[in-house]
Amino acid sequence: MRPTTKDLAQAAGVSLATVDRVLNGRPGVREKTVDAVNNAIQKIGFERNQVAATLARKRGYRFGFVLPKEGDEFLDEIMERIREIQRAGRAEMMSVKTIRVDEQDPHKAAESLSRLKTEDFDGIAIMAPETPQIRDAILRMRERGILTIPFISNQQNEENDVFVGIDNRAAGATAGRLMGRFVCSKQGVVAVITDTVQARDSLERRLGFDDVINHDFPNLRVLPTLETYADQERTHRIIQTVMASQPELVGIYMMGSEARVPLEMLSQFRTDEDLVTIAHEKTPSTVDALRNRKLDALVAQNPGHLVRSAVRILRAKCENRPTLASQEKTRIEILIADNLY
Amino acid sequence: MRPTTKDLAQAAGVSLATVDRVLNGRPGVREKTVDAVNNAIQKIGFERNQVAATLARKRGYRFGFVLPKEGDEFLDEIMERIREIQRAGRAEMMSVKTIRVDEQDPHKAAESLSRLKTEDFDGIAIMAPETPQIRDAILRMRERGILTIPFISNQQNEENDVFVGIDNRAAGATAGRLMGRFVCSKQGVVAVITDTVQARDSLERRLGFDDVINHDFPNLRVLPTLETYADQERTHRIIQTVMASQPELVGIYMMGSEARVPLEMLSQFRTDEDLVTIAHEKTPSTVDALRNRKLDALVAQNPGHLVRSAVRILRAKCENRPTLASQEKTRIEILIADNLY
DNA sequence: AAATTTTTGAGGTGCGCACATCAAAAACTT
DNA sequence: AAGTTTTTGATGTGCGCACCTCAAAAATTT
Repeated sequence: MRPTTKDLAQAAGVSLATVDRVLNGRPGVREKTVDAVNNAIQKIGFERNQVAATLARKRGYRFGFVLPKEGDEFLDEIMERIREIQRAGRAEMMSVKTIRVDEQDPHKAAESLSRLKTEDFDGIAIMAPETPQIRDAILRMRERGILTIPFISNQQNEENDVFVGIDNRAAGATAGRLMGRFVCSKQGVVAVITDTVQARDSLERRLGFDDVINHDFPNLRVLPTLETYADQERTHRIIQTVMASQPELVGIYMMGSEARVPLEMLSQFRTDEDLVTIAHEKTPSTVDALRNRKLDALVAQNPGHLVRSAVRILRAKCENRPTLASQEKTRIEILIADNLY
Repeated sequence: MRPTTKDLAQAAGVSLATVDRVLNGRPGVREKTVDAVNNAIQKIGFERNQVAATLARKRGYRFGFVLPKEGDEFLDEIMERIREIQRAGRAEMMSVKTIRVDEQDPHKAAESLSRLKTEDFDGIAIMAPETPQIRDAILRMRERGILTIPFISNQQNEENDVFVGIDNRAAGATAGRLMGRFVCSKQGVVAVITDTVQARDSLERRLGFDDVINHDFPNLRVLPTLETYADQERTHRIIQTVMASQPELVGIYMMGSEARVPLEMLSQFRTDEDLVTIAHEKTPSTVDALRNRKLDALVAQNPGHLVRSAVRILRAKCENRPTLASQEKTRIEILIADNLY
């Protein structure tokens, strides 16, 4: 039989009340006593029964996802996965809420964050761009005692032991190698398109992409990154210009998570079957393009995994448990027409 | 507040005892009453609190994994993931055991299966080759009331609503397309090596591979599948022969899950940097080969995901819950040097 | 209508822990 | 040594459900 708190109390030579105080970090226990209990935990191999603990807590766990108010198809996927986990979470006494913040306006976003109350959430996963205001707001949330973890877009320079999302530099490198190999040894130039290079994600992807191309594919030259600013007109113009002005164009790397508009443009222009196209994230648009051979490969992170991983990590932190590192490392997926599942 | 069984009893106009009988499928309830309870469930949106239910069950859940006695590196990975979940499962009142069966001897294997008792397991995931004896043994297990699901190697012709593992035909197709694109438009032949073509997995992968090559890469010709019978000597001979006799060799597809030995051979022979090599499964050997550029790509299924998915499915079935389809579909991963994580 | 079977109700117990209260004991302070 | 503070113990309650027993009611058979 597994040892219970009762067994632990006996082994430590203390009462159940003291065991409870130690296990749940309540004050008013001498250090000596804390040690005695911890030693007993080691000795008898006690492990808290999380099922019973959760039930006894009554209110279960309440987690939040902070997401941008405006988003692309990838964000839609994320939200769909959150909805899934909301349904599934009910039976396990877990509630998940989303908090939408205006990421265009860092002040407003920071204000939204500052309104989140400790008593309403046991943990929050935050997807927000890296601005001083937001970083500050997150810091203040922590000071108020709210458990937070970065989600998808990392916040630099924090000593984050955890991060839910991919290594964007590696993702860029992956895209770079696929580009190089798919183009084969042909001479030519590669265009890179993204929403904006302001975001750190874009920067890192570009770095990884360039690393690989420069190092392993000297036959290719990468053009400066083209920014669409998520503007349809502008995207149109950019693609038109680059296709007209670069007769040697052999590849296009759509670096942002919003590939829908560039793909639409591309499907109008693309007559040259040899143009290699690579984009990010699995969305209805990109899947469609992959099936129709408008796109050669996709470098993606799995939205469902991201969401579930965030929840598992938050929960583990609440319960003061370690997480399975192997499970929580988000994989960089490569998708082609045949493994779209 | 979430409705409890008490609320449900009231809404259905029956007692708690009857609610219990219906929820847990106990006998001795009129159909009319069952319907009344089910209607009330819909009406008030009742959902069983799994946390409380698990606690009340006392003995938690006991699951088993049936695995071959002898295996390759991929099996080692699987077992490591099972060990992980064993540790993590304790706190959640879940125990996981492995049962090793001699898959070389179908009779012995079938006998091992027949020894598994209903009272020891709430569910079992079975990884075993498709032989009449084993299929029969599984059928008899089901008759005895043991919940079973196929694991990694599918058993054909069963009306399996679930299957934990990848679509091997799609995996072969994925390997095929990578081969075609990596070779570029060069003319040449491709060798295919595997342990044995007896296994259905191998057959299906070959079909998928051929599909893609024949359809999209007419410049390539695929040689008949070479069988190593997991024999080191034989593998050596085979690779030597094919490399000597096929001057036009441009690619090698290692189709089985045991790529270690072929890779060792290859690293001795491979001077031709243009030979494209593709293998299956992420193991220490294949990761190493990928890093050292002995291997160009890997088509893999994630062992951790497989194990956890099996457990989640078994648990959901025990608790009479649906599973998240999006989560349980095993992805066909493509790994190259840059996304090895 | 009586006897039998089937179905339902009432009630209790305990899973392992969180959370709370109050008193007693031990450790300090003056 | 008496008073004050800190630490510990004893004890209770309830989370929502599974599982059990026994009796009562209803449906079915004779």
